[in-house]
Amino acid sequence: MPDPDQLPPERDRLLRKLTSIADLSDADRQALLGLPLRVEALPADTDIVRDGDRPSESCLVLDGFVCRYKLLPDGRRQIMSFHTPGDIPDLQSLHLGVMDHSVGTLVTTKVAFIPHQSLNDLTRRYPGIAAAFWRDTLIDAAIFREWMIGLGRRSAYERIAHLLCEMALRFRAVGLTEDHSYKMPVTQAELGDALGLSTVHVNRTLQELRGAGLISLKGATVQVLDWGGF
Amino acid sequence: MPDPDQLPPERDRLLRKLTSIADLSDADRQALLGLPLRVEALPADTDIVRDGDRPSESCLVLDGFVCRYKLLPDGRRQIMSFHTPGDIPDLQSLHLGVMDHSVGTLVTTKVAFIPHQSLNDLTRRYPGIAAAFWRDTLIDAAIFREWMIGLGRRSAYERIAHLLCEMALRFRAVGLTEDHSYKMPVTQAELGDALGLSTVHVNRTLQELRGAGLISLKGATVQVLDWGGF
DNA sequence: CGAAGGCTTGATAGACCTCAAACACAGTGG
DNA sequence: CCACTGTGTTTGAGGTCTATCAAGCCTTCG
Repeated sequence: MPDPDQLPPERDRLLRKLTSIADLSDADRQALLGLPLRVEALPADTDIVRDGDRPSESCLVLDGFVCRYKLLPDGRRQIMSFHTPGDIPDLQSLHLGVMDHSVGTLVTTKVAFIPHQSLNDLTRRYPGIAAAFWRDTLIDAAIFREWMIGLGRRSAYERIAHLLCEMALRFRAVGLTEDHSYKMPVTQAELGDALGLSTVHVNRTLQELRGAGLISLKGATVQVLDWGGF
Repeated sequence: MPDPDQLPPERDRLLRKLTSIADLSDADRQALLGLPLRVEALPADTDIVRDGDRPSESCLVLDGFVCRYKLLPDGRRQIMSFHTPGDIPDLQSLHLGVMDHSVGTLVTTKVAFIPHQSLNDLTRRYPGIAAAFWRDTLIDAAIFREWMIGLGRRSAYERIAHLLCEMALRFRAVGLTEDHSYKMPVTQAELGDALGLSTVHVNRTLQELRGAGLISLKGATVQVLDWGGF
């Protein structure tokens, strides 16, 4: 069994992520370690894949912060999800040829590209890995549903509170928090695009949350003060 | 190779659905036909699975119309998806033990329950079936994303127009349309719950669409008159 | 230091919601 | 056969939430 501490970090990410969501056999792990990776560093606000593309590889986030989004013809934008290191945001392109949305970086980000063919071989030979990937897309869909209820049925105030808590939890899971606070890697405009709100309204609601004592904002650093208060 | 015309209809549904989204081998098909089904007829507005349940079987829709939805503590409701015959709306419970939402009927509906154990055996033994199921959840997630952009970034007018078109296409796919019109199986209140709107506003917007000559409504029958006009 | 991007503020407008009541229609029971 | 009931649809009035437009301000960075 491979010792995580001896792995190059780009190998470690995927392994950690998948073992966190499914049981993998030793053979599964070995197979994952053999995957060919092409590592690339990307500046902020760069598209990794675009709506309509037919990629031949999928990208694993190694470091940084990435989102999936869709654009309306007139420029309106909806961000559908955020992704932290270990995620493969466009894994779906393996089975669904054409992208129905774009994937882009929000900050400087390091990604590893994995050829579809290698991934396909893997899933055919290792049912455990196929199951893990399937499970991952099921979790993905569950998060989409959670966002849907926010977009459809929650007020701006509730939506923002929710998202700030979600991000706090996710950053804690990846070890990026420091005494219950974290650096928000997205602008208020991007928050608005994720929550279906205008930038102005995001700003005002953020002030309301601060005023109510639920959060504190120092620069880009967010601290959730009251986890029950909404 | 089994001839679809000789199958009992409840067997046929699933086979048709899966072959429409993936390539299945003859062995795959045979295996699917061996699945144990427990058929049940349900009246309208009945929950099949509830948020928080840990089902031990999944349900295949044979006839009727079903939706997935989530409830907020104060009663606000968001419908996340509609499902036509051939769909397995709670397939996810196979891998994600606890339901994060409910599944309920909108009209009188016939469903078939399939034990998780049988489904698990199948996916372990037939990678083609596992792939088909995975692909199905990927399509599911893509539809969620499409709805998200509606909820987040489209006006009530656009949302309703979009949904009516989507339903027209889906009913045509299942052969339930008659000269470009179909019987809408949902109330205006349910439409509102799916689109994040109030019943009253759905009603007024529907009138607007009719006034603009885009659709016609006779009772529960909807006809899309102008496919480009929005 | 200047420029650029992000944040903040004010004023105004519009989309959408809530409440409340009337209406239409189908199914039920006397 | 006809009131009766229940569910779904329609209308009106008023209010709230959120968007838009247009500045000004603050940081960061070359």
